[in-house]
Amino acid sequence: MSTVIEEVIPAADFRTMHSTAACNQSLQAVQDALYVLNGKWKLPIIIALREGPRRFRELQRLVTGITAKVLSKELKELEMNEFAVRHVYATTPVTVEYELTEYSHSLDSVIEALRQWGTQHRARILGKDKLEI
Amino acid sequence: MSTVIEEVIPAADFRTMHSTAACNQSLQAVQDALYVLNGKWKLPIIIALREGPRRFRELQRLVTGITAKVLSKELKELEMNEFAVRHVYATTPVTVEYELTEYSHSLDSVIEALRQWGTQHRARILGKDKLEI
DNA sequence: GAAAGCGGTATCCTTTGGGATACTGATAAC
DNA sequence: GTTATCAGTATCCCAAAGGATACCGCTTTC
Repeated sequence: MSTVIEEVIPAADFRTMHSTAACNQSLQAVQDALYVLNGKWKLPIIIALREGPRRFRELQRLVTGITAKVLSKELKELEMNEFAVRHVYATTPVTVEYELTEYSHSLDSVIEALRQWGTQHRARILGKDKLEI
Repeated sequence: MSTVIEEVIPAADFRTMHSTAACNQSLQAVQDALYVLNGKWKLPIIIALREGPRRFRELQRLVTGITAKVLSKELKELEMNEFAVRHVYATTPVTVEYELTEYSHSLDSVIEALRQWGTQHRARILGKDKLEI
């Protein structure tokens, strides 16, 4: 992510871009995006948090199958990317809450595109499965 | 991917969906989509193929750094997902060409969303870097 | 006083993705 | 006759991701 961008090219439709530099730059952007959503748990956690702030153990129950260790690691990464904030309340014992940030909603269009494509792709595959029996 | 979908729910805006079943279904769709784009090489290969059909060795030269083993594996996966087709021509020695399918273009909107988000995210991070010096 | 819940951390282990290298049999180029 | 190219495959190896389990100090509930 700290790579220098040598040549800045105005935004253009992906389909029409074929210069090497433009392609590389697009590729880099797409890979940046995939990188932050990568792994088995980022999306499940983000989606669980969409309904409101959650405490650590609450999240672990909502995101079925995740271990405390992994949840902890993922939450740190979400914090680093500024998708979530961690609130500590001085109760005894302390209460810790995780909440999505405003910035996390910049992902909405990405997630929506993924959702739409994934939905039709699944339908397509299920359709083929039927024909293949 | 062969999981049965129990409850079918009409498409709805991602932000407004909060029933458990709807969320799970969305999550599944998003994960399906991420799954097919996953790994270090899927996108570089797809992007290389956008400019036209390529032979195996040609691809290996275009996608810098990929080994034959990995390229071979990735191409098989692209074929399985019907993003690419493999054409074998009976020359001596045989000529093998890989070509994107029509269906691969259904990914365009996904890739475009990822590209746009990735671009602004990178700009955001580079901006922060400056402030932090 | 024992058990369970809180928010994690530490340690060990397995699985997966991917890199490095070597090799194939046929053909074309030097 | 040697070398390079084609489209891969086979084998070995390494690092990262993630699962399993145990544990921490603290507090509430039974």
